[in-house]
Amino acid sequence: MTKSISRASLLKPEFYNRDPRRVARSLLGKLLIRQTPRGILAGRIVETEAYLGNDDAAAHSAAGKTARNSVLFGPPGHAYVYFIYGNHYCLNVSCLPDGVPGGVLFRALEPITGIEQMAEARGVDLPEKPELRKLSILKKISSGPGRMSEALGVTRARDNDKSLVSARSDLRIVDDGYRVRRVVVSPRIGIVKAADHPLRYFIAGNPFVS
DNA sequence: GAGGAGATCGTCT
DNA sequence: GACGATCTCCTCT
Repeated sequence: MTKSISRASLLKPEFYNRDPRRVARSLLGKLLIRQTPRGILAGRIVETEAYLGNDDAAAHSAAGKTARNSVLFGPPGHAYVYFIYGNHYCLNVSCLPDGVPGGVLFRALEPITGIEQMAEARGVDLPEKPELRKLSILKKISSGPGRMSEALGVTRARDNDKSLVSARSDLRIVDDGYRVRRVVVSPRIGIVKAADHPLRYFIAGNPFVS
């Protein structure tokens, strides 16, 4: 059974203060929540990727600390947002203790609450009757790193370095009791360096995986 | 349904 | 000045 969003428990800093591989796997099935003036947006996390920091050529932190990636070197449980390909924002969460780089990239969400508002933000034409909302349409809302960021209104100016572990934050991650049956591990997507490492995690059989 | 190319700009060299 | 943890549109099958 799953609890309602209002009674779900907020993930604490200790949750993120671990190896990014364990955090990436544990985040599957949790709810990513955005509080907006018009209401709550929420999606279930169905796909993540781990970025290890020092010994990971594909990680932004591999070349050392810069103004851009400094959040990855900070305390766990903070949002790292970067802009890519001139069009898209990607959302990550910092892992490991303050001073040690590492993070997890959110790659796909299953829309749960505020579906209409998220579709609007994405420019997706959503049928009014829920029974007419095909999977192929719903997948356009948040199936992919750039898509889910746009659906939730995530930008670098607004969300970079924001705490995801504060009850007052408008962006946070909660556990509503949902249990993941099986997790699949595969190589990461869209990268060249260290592309063969199996650091991508997703919920087996979930149709919202990108 | 699959495959290819263009869009577009912040960040680092 | 080059490139990137992507998405969309267009064409072809």
